[in-house]
Amino acid sequence: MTKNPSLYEPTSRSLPISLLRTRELIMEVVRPMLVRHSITEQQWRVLRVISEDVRLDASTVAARACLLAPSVTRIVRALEKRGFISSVRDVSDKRRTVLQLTEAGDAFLKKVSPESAEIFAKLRRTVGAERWEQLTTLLSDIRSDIQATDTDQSDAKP
Amino acid sequence: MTKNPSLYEPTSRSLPISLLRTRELIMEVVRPMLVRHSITEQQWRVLRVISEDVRLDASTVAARACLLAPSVTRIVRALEKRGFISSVRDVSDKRRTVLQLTEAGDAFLKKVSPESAEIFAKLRRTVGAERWEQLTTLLSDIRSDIQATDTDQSDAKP
DNA sequence: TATAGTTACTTAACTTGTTAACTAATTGCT
DNA sequence: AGCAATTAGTTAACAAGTTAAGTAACTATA
Repeated sequence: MTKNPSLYEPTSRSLPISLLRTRELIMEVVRPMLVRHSITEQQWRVLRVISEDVRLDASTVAARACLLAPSVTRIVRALEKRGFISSVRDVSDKRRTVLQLTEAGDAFLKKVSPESAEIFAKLRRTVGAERWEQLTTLLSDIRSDIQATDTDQSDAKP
Repeated sequence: MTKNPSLYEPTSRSLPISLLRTRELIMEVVRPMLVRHSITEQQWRVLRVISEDVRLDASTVAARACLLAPSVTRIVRALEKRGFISSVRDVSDKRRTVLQLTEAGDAFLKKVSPESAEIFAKLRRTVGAERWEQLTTLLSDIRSDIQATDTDQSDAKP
């Protein structure tokens, strides 16, 4: 009906919406690259996360790639079929699945790397290197703050 | 296989991943509120976007809520069924659907408003008001930069 | 003023994400 | 040691997003 501007911030200043719109704008530039290499956004995130550590269990990958466990199950199967990762049952905890990048997975990341670098270098230029860094740092700091208070609260009860 | 740290930034400094993780962390706090009021994230975004203007066509809503047209079709139907919005064919351009917030939709936003305000006030406190503002402004500025160069490129050809 | 091209939206088929229930393994408690 | 409680992961049923094709309406041009 009639708008009521005082109840909520404008959506352009709502952090959840603003984070989403900014990400979407960046992904519009990145997505064609992923399509060219026949990999989905989610699969790409999983590859990137796995490549950061020598071995990682599926739950950790899920958390870091912002995915739910059932999605990871499917994505792991797809990446395994493509030969990019290996998933092996953990010997010390047989519930866990240990995920690792294969040689082929590493080669794939290497192959895509120059394209990716170019896209992000260009984005970085248009935004300005200083602001780009500023945003990266801000986001990381803010996550730390939120996570710190989150864990405080859950421990503060008993 | 063996990790190769020089090819890509750490995922914690990759902007697409970082934006996603930060949003996810915030939504973990916000989601219970949306569940309590039986509204999905996407429906909530559409309501918020529509409430900003007196009348808006579906395409504009899709762009601003980061949704695709077919999703908007379904979401609009759901919100219409719930009585929160009205969708009417535009008289001057009969392809367009004009979306408007109804009295009930406005009342719903009013009802949820205090809860929402409290959640975000708390988040803002934990992050720090200054940094919160800084992030909001940075995101908005960066979007402007990217959009400016995007439109430049498409116009720069003929 | 026809008509080719574009735009706005919808529908349908498919692919993904989500929730809940399940199995298996491990931990904590007594 | 034994058993309830928790954790990791999978599976299955459902909901939502995605792509492509289709319809209707508008625009530009010849």
